Amino acid sequence: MTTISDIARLAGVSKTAVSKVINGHADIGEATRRKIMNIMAELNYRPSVLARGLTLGKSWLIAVCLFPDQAHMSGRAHNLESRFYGPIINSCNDYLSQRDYDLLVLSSNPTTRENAGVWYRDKLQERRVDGYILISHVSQLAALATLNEVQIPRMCLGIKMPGFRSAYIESNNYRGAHQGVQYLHTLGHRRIALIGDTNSSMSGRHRMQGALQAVREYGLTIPDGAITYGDFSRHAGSDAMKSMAEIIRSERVTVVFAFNDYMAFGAIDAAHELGMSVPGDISVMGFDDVELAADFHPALTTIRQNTAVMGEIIGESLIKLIEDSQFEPPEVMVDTTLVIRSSVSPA
Amino acid sequence: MTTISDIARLAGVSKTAVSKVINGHADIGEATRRKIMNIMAELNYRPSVLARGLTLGKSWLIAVCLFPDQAHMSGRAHNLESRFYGPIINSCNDYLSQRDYDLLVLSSNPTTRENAGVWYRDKLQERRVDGYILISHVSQLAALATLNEVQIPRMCLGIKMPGFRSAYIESNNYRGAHQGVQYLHTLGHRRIALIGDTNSSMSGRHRMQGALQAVREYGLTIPDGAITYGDFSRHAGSDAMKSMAEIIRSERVTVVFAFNDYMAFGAIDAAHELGMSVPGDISVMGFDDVELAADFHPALTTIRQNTAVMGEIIGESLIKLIEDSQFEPPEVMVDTTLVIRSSVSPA
DNA sequence: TTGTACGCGTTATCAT
DNA sequence: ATGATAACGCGTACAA
Repeated sequence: MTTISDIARLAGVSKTAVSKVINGHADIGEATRRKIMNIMAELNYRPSVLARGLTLGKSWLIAVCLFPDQAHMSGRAHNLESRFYGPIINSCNDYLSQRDYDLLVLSSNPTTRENAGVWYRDKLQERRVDGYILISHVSQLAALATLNEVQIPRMCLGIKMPGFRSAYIESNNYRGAHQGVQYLHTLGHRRIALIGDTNSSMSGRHRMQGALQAVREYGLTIPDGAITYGDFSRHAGSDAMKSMAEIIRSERVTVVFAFNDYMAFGAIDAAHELGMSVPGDISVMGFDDVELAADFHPALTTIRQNTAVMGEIIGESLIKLIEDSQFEPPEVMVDTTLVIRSSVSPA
Repeated sequence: MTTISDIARLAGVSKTAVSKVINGHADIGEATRRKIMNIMAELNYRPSVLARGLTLGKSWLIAVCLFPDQAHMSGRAHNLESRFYGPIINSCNDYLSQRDYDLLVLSSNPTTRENAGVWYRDKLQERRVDGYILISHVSQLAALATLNEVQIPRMCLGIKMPGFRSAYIESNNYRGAHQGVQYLHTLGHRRIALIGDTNSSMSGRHRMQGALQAVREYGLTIPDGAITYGDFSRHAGSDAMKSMAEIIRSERVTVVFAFNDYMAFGAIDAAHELGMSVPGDISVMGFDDVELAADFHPALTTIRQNTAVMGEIIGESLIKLIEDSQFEPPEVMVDTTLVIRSSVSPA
């Protein structure tokens, strides 16, 4: 593998001269500059990130730390396959690669899973990672404490964890749910049912608060028993729907608002099984806008989390945190978007 | 950040002694060994991978190079979100992390997309990546040629590209499709329809060959016009089904075998739209076993690609290629599994 | 422009 | 048998 010394020797100059050309310093003659450039191009020379990182104390590495909550794996696996985190990480990577940072995927393996916190901490340290994305859940706060021992900027997703240069980003779940209910009201729905989050996740709570607030504002009615809870999985949505079927009929509920798409899918499954058509007999609204939502039958009306925007903001914020010590770790709220499709019809 | 010199100083020994302890060399006294160990533990010391990589000429980095074929993005996006590659990469990462390798996600950004080959080559070189997974498509062979300029072991997925220590892995698509038709025959189906791949991907062709071979072996009939092609997207499956609807009815076809799950979903959509029940009026079989297959209504009978196994084999092979120069780059065929659910019933 | 020291480990080589 | 000294890997930065 070609090194900077090779280039220097072939060009008949010092390593310093080559280094200056590489880094675009001005104090180098045009003639030597061109000569060096040519030789580098000819040999396809690429400076070693390891070596330059060693002196500069940087790795140009951003890690993704996926820290699953075993109990809640069902609806949203915390790995690259996740329908929610996958798109975010992707768009973040697109941004980062434009800024010459690369993405390292840290996913604690089965054997290290017990003390994954330690494993992640060590990895971050060993690799001199410049910043990381922490994807986890409130229930993991204790297990993650060790991460605070290493002082690296981070963006938290799904868990707001205080610490060194620790930023946080989430969708405006409150507003999103509020917006959803408002839309239902606009369509003339007056009696609604909700499917919330069994596990008291931050996002689940905010969606509930936003929805309930809108229900009050617009004077809607939620009959007794028309709020059920699920674990964000499709089955849970189906179960929830079945358990509310009787109330929906007797109380003339016209729409079910599930707090994520998968539970909405499940609710629709159940409706069909129960001989109800969607949205003919009952409308169903989701939350997230996962890929499948558009392809579902009926296509799901839902509240979109803008994953592309989130990914970009994450990348941008991380780089600012890394490169500008004055930059304060932000707490970002990303607006959601109402996506009107066909699972909700006028009341 | 603590360095090896810090440890050495605090322990009152030389860097060499510390290094020997880190690497478990035998020529070190038990007393000093323990002393050094204690200090390292106390300070939470982790040797820099950059520094050790610099001397050892290793990075313990495996890259994933996602090289999309613009034309075929529809059914199978070549990124982490892919329903097919995502699980493979995940399981591979699980294996690699046990062997102390980490996964670097290289996804050429929009601006570098034109000459992505060069971008990837440079990244691999700069980071001194130890090995990589190349995910692409035959149509990209020319664009990827530059990758061969860098001599790093690789595993190819979706594209068989000769080169330095270049291995290849795929599902046994031929056998899988054969197996599928055999199963249909077992259930008494005699007149069948196929939905193949418009783009002549390797896997698509093998599936077609395997299916046709089995059709001959078991003496089944494919009526004229009962083979259509799609681009592996759901819509294509739907279109294919609609275009064959007439023939299916008139020729008493009892089952449609789509060469991927998404087209199977689309075919089922169309069947429903056309007032046919699945599997009552027509059976539908898929290929891949993506996550959704189990949750679909009706749950999809399909041929599973064993992504978990593939990921592990990829990791294992890469490490062997890296660490043992005698190891010959293998061409692996991974067997598929027939997954019987409810979209196919006896004829 | 160049020489030189430095960043952080590893590995001969050598001394006890 | 143990452990120290010194050179090295590949770039960058500072003084000259």
